[in-house]
Amino acid sequence: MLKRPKRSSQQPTAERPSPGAPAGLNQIPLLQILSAQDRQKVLGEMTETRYSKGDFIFREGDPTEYFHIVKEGSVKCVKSSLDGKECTLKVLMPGDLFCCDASAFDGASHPGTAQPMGDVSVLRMKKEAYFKMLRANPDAAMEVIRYLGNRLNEAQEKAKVLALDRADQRLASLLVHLAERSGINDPHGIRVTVRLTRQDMANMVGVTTETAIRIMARFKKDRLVTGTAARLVIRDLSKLKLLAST
Amino acid sequence: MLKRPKRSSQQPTAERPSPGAPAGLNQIPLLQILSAQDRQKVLGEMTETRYSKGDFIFREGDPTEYFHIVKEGSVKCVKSSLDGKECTLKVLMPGDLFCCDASAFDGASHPGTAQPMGDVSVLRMKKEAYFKMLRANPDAAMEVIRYLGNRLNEAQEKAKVLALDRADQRLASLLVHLAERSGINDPHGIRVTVRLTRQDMANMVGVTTETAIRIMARFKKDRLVTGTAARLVIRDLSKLKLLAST
DNA sequence: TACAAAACATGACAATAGTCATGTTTTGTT
DNA sequence: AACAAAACATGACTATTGTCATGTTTTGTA
Repeated sequence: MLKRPKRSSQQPTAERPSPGAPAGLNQIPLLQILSAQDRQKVLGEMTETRYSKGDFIFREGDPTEYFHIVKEGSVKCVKSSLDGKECTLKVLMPGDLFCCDASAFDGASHPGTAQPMGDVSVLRMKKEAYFKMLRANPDAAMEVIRYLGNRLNEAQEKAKVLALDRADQRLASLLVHLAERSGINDPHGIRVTVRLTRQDMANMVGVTTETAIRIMARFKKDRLVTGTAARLVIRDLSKLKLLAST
Repeated sequence: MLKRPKRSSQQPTAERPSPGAPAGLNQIPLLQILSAQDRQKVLGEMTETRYSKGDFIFREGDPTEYFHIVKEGSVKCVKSSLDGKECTLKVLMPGDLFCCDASAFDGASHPGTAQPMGDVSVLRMKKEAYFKMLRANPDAAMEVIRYLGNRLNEAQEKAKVLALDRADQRLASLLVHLAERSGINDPHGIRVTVRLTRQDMANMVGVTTETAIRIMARFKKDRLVTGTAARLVIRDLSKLKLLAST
């Protein structure tokens, strides 16, 4: 599932290297699609910014000026209600686009907040330049359409789970997704590389932290998972899948 | 909010008229964007099909061969769980696109079912022709990107409501949306033109039919709404908005 | 108009998940 | 290593929603 591009052993420390073809950029499908010279041009219009835990990339309500791509690390998209409850809509990984969406078209503002989960690096581009690039590159536009379509399907699948499933089923769904999207092999099963506390998980599936803790404890007792945020391992993916789709 | 195009009093009975510029098509932004001759060409590649209640436009799991546009009537997008529970993800109205999404790209199948709510008319186009059209028309591609972005925002907002709100708040949200998207003025408030039973509403907000009935009864007692499916009228939109965003 | 089917309604009870309170363990600093 | 902060854990109780059962009203159609 995970393709890992071969890479020389040099470290990806480049802060913003001479805008050539630095490491890490080949994880971004949208850029791969462009011709070498268009890619060069686009990279010239993009700025790389680093964030760490506690920062905000943007907040709900901020004006939408930029188009973004995750280069390194994970970013969470969050919405909050007036009484302080939060829900995490999506965890973006390297290569994910954000604000490619329509809120960026008219003068609208961001419908949610984007927060780094740990150290991240994000590429940004003025939305005017982004639109211009899309108009000039039908392949890039098609890629964005494909990407947005996938995101839409994903969001609708998530809505279905929230609408129909019990808390334990939702958590099982989440774990299955995590295993597929950010899992690596581990002697005891599949290790989830994104670091998520029980509270994070709770916010992702629309339950309280206590409920997430209780259910995860049950999963642990039933040998479906082990460990917590720092080292979460899925031990029985098929049973989780079964529970998720019951 | 609703623009109603002037139209001569002739009835829109045309089954598939000589592919000129028949009535109704000017409600479809995507087609309006094309040049007259491109539009002509696209219309030549599209087929109009009529469906009525009980039909399926396509079912979850069917292969994705076509791109669709709603021309007349309302279409609901539904997903079901294995144990027969259903959830309605979205009600499509004239001008709405569907299957413009990525499931149509690779060989994937439809992630949900599309069912007419009453008599509808749908335009269809082979997806190859659709992709070709998008490649040739940057404006059309941008419109699809804008449209998909809006759909994504909408789906995420829906997920948030499902994750954080109580049943009465979800129903209030639904009623507010209905008033905005399909409401017309009425002596007693805003009449919702889409015909929705309590069961339909329940499926749209992820609660049981009984819960929807009880809450709607409470709303009626509190003079927030009157009537049922055939003639649902929102009497106090601001109170509903307040409840939805509490 | 008559009649069946669908929609609406309501009560009693059960299951699920939330709330609040308190305590332990883990983690990440100085 | 020491410490504070965060994360994890668990019990007792409550609120919300689901389930099942039964009955009435509305709607569509022969």
